[in-house]
Amino acid sequence: MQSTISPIRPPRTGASATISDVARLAGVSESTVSRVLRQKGFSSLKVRIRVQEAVEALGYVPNRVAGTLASSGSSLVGVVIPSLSNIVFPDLLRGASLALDQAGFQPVIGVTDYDPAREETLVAAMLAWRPAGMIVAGIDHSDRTAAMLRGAGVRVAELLDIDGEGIDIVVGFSNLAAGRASAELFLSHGYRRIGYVGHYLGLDHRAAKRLLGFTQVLAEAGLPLLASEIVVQPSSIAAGKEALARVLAVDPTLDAVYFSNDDMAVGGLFHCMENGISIPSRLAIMGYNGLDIARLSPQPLATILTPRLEVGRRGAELLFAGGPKEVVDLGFELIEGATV
Amino acid sequence: MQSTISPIRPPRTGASATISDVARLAGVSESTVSRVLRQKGFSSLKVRIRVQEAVEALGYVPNRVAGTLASSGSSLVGVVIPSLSNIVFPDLLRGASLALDQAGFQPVIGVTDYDPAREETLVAAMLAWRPAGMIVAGIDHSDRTAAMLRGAGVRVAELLDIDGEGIDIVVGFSNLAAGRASAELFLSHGYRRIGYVGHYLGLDHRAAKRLLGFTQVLAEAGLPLLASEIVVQPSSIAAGKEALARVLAVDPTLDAVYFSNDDMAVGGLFHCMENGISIPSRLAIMGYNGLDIARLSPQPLATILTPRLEVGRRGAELLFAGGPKEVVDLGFELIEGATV
DNA sequence: CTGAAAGCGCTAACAC
DNA sequence: GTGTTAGCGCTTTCAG
Repeated sequence: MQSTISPIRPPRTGASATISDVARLAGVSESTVSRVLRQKGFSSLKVRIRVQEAVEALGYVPNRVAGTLASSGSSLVGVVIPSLSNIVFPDLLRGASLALDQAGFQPVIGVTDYDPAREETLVAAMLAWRPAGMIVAGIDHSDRTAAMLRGAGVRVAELLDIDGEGIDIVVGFSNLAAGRASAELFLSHGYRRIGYVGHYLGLDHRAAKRLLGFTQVLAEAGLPLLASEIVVQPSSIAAGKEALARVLAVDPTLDAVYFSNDDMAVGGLFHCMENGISIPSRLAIMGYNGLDIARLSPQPLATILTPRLEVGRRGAELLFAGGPKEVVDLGFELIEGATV
Repeated sequence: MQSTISPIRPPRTGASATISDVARLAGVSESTVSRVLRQKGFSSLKVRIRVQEAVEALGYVPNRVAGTLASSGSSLVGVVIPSLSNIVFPDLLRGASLALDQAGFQPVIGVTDYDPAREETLVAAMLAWRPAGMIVAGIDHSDRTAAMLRGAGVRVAELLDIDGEGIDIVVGFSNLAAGRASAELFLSHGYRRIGYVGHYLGLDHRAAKRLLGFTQVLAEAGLPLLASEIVVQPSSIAAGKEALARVLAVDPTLDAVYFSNDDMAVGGLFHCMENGISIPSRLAIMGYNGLDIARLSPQPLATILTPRLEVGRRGAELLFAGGPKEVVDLGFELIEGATV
């Protein structure tokens, strides 16, 4: 049987239905459909039902691109982070994601790999979507990135670091203080021959600030950093393992080693276990991040627990709270564990 | 000094410069600016330079919302994953992200928390942006989600699971086979009194498929699963620790335990270390995922390494390769470790 | 090689 | 309450 010719133009195949298709089917105007759908203004029950039916029938999904352009109010939020391999950033993203989608926003994410040039590119690309806000990790950016962020005309949240000058909203904790606290822990336990094992810091400003705080305290106590080993790779268990071996080869008399983070420190822990180096009697070690693996291991690692999820959440919340430029210090928690 | 009145209308403050501001400043038409910026068609060097200067001067950033609407070609790709806490998904996202931004696309991400209803909502929300493609984890979706995905008019990549019928592009490996391989490993080592420790599987279809494959092999060998402990929380080291304790309390005669993933298994490993249960002589354990922590520990965990990064990358690549609907099995690697 | 004009799909005044 | 009319900022024919 041949299909009858419908008096109503069917939506073009391939493309999705538009508001005008819905309006035609429901026998009302586009603006009425728009109102019903956004429950703005009032519409009669009858019309509302007819519109809903048409929407269902056509499988209509409003086009947010058009909506955004018309209303100049996007629901996109740009999120720029340096990495996804380090659980810190997925945690941050998760916190942000929770707050964002509670408020009806969607994160567009970009990963810089700690490369300032990529950060610039990504920020520019996100800004092109005229997002409702921007979330970035850290407060150290290239001049151009900072300028773009400043001139974007939207709120910006910089997360995870409060040591320095922020653009707008800053939520995090002091990495400098974390480094200092770590050194103080070592010193209070009587360690004096101290070394450092880290990943490449040139671009990881937060790890660099921790090391700075750490060495400051040592210096104040008249102690040098006796040896340090920096791997060029990103932080990882494997890297920590190898690097600890190397630093101990350079100076076998070390009695404590500070690691750039828990991944590296867990690697160090494994190295010691495999080589019969007893912790902490022969060597004390300390990490940073407060990862589960570090805290729940049979010999819990000394570390610093950071409120990453909360930082992400608060950052995202403040973006739309309408408050003033501010710095929120969420602090961190020193965990002694059993390795110092 | 008072500023002179410029013959050129400055861009409205607050709002960012538009293409028409650039056109006016450069003394050309909007379409010329558009061409120059997208290097489409040809334009004289002179004009190109003038446009570039105007762009710089105004700090003009093209509005992609408008661009997308006009050209009906978005550079957004929707990515829907169940979680960010389990490193598997950040890895997947990283792989996808690599491929996407090499091709000039940007991921908009949504996290479902393993909730099918949230998945529906998120898919609908992403589709509203008329993305260039969709990436979702798994091939098990609610009917409505599947229908939306099918009707979206864009390529869809379903990742991490190939056991079942996909919508379009499917990239992953067989979780069923992974479960079978695990059981076979236990059996080949002579273990017969086997238990299971997992997180809540109702919504984690991939973990459920692994368990199914695992028990199939046991059944084929005429063996029952002697005891199993399911925690209601998401998988974690802490959960694995507690759950192993419970399952051993229920049946102290178990000689091998299969875990739903490495997080749980590492918890189990810790429980054994803390309670003097020697592995594998007293108890064999096996996880899944091939996490660094599991593979690099002094006693490497038996596990299955999955090519998560590669799955993400291939999935994203195939989205725009223009090929036919297909299923790509990237396989997995069984790692015996030292716990069986 | 460049400009003019017509939208993309939707929202937002403003009338009716 | 509901329809009409202009755009939002850009791309894209189509002329010139």
